[in-house]
Amino acid sequence: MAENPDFDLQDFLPYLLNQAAEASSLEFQQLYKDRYGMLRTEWRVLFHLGIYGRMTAREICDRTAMHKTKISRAVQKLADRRFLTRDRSAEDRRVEYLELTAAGRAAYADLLGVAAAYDARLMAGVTPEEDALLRRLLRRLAAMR
Amino acid sequence: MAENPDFDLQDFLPYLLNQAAEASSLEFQQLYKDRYGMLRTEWRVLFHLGIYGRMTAREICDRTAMHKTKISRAVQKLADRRFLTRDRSAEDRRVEYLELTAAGRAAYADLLGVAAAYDARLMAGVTPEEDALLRRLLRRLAAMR
DNA sequence: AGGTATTGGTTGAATTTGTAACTAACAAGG
DNA sequence: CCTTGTTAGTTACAAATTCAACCAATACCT
Repeated sequence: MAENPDFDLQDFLPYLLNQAAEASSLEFQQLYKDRYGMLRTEWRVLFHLGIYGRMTAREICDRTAMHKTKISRAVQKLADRRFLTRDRSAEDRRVEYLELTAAGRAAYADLLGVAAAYDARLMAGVTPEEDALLRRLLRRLAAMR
Repeated sequence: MAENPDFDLQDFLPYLLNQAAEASSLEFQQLYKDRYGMLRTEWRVLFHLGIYGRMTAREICDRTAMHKTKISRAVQKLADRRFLTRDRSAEDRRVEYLELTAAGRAAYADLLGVAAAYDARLMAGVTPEEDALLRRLLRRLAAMR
């Protein structure tokens, strides 16, 4: 039935990466959606603030390569739910420092464990060397933009 | 500044996979968007039909794990542009066989070369063994859904 | 045969995302 | 100061995606 057995779509990297990313993201998403009703973008902002501490929307933007409108909206929602506070800088009144509240930190701490466990589960049965290589290559691909 | 140096978000698999997938997909998308004004979903349908030959929307749905509405709309657009024909089955009048037209096959053939070249470029400088391992692990992750 | 469930596929409304234009604050040059 | 340019962040509008309901054809069950 295959008209072109030379090229396997299942092996084409952009496609394959998308399949893998979708599969893991959707499954993982379920975990934080169920607990906190969060969206992917919100989860990302939460984790950025949780891991790296107080920072501005622009910094998150640079690190994640997400569009600034997405971040703006995620920040709004997280602020509405009292997961973070916005603190306008005195030196430069355009910038706003974002910081997790106690509730935000609690959610982050909870989800941190969930994330680590999920990650470990994904790589169960893979040798540490293979695991390291996978992440190295993925980082390389991610940096190619 | 890091509050939690233990957990590196850049190394968290679902996140990392998304970054890599986004980076490569966006770049590659440019190539078929420029030439044929296609969307990601349309490109996928085109390639499925190009590689595997005549099949139904449901079969594409099963293979890609895309939502059926997405496929339905992509098929519509491709049909509008005369890239494929819809052929209702005589045995079961619910199903419709999709098949590329000459124009569709031409576009596919063109993009096939582009895709192969792009894939090779992504993996330039990676050893064949590493390349094979990467794809094997990605397939495993993609199959986890 | 007749009722109910299932399947292939489409459609419409609600969410979400992307694009572009915008405000407000600062910076630099004259 | 005053124009011009840039930057942080928001908002409005368009495009895309998701979700639910839907139609029509078939399968299943009694």
